[in-house]
Amino acid sequence: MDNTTTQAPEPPEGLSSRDRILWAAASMLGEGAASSLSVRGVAARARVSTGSLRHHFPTQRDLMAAVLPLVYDLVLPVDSIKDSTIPARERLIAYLQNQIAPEGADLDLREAWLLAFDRYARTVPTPAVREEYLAIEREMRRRIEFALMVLEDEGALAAGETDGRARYLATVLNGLSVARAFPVDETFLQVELDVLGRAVDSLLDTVVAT
Amino acid sequence: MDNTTTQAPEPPEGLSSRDRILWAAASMLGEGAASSLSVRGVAARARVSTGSLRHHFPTQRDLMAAVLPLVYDLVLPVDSIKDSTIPARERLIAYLQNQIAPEGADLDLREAWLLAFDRYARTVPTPAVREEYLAIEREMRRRIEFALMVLEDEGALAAGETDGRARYLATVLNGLSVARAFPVDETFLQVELDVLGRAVDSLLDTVVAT
DNA sequence: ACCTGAACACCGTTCAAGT
DNA sequence: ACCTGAACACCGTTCAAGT
Repeated sequence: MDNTTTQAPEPPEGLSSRDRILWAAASMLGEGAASSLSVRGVAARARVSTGSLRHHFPTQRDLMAAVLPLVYDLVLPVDSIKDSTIPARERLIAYLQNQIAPEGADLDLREAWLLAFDRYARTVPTPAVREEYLAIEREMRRRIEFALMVLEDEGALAAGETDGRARYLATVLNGLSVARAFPVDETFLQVELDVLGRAVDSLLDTVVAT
Repeated sequence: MDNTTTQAPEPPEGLSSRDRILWAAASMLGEGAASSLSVRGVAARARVSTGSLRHHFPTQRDLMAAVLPLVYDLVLPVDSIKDSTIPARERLIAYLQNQIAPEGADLDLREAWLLAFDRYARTVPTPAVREEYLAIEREMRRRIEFALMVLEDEGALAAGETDGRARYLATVLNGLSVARAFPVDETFLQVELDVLGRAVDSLLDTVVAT
């Protein structure tokens, strides 16, 4: 392929090398599927050498780990479930996505799942450890139930079956979360939003059906 | 890396080039972790040239698409979805449940997830290993899509969006499957069926809404 | 510390040339 | 039709060398 003369956007002035790299990577991710994040591609757009890129981000995974939160924060509002200026559907989607990958904590989901496996699944857990895990699971459901009840109080969601609904959403979140610990293709951001949308719609549709 | 003298197994006698290639690819997949499917690696084990490999399988994706069904069908039959004596809803639920935990194979989901993590998520995957994982994911979606299309042909399911629906169901299955690797409470079987039921209903309801 | 760019060991794909 | 193997255009990572 001949990429020599494809006019690449220039990085904003006054940015550090590191920030130019992040800017370049983020802008390339934003352009979607076609352009994946290659070392040379990002380095060229950032106007730095591959060596400089590697100095700041020792592996491509490190680069992705630094860029993804930036991209997500652009796309997903921080808003709590109570911000009723946002339509219930979008609000619940954003809230659930935030449950998958909390913004503040810079935790790597891969890392998190590995730790969880080592602690709760690698060996037969003692009753105490088992309880600990079930408690964490309950807490996750509790957070989902909280969101559902806020929407119920608003009248955006038909009442009832909170427990079943929360368990259902928790399963979907679990599926999305564990998928992120594994390799993803270029479309995973859209896919994730589509899946969350379907899950949320399957609850909200009940309102219409009433 | 020095692979020159690692004694590779020889292909069975009397196989065509194409079948030697499939045999080589399947045996390398079976060996798991260390050896991923590279053009040169498969060609060498099959005792053919890269050009011959490309003649039979124009892309690596084509090769994976040909090999994976062979490997999976050893363990996981796909026919149960066609048994139209069972109502579509229950049939799809059973089919999906069987995708989570195949009956014949006595595979432990905890074990399976641990292996998957070690292979695809514990360390930074090479691009080849990454491709391998994505191909396995595609094969799982292909099996779900197959079931959806059977039901569409029957008229039990409104046509359309097969890809999105399959990705959605795959996420739910992923969530249920990974949950089984962790401690479960006493109600998990009912919860699992309820979750599957909700997922399936969210698709079948579309028929009613038409 | 930050940066450069060549070099290394891989990829998947293409293709002229053989049988 | 089937097959060969070189060549092409990539990849991510390493590293001696500069500032």
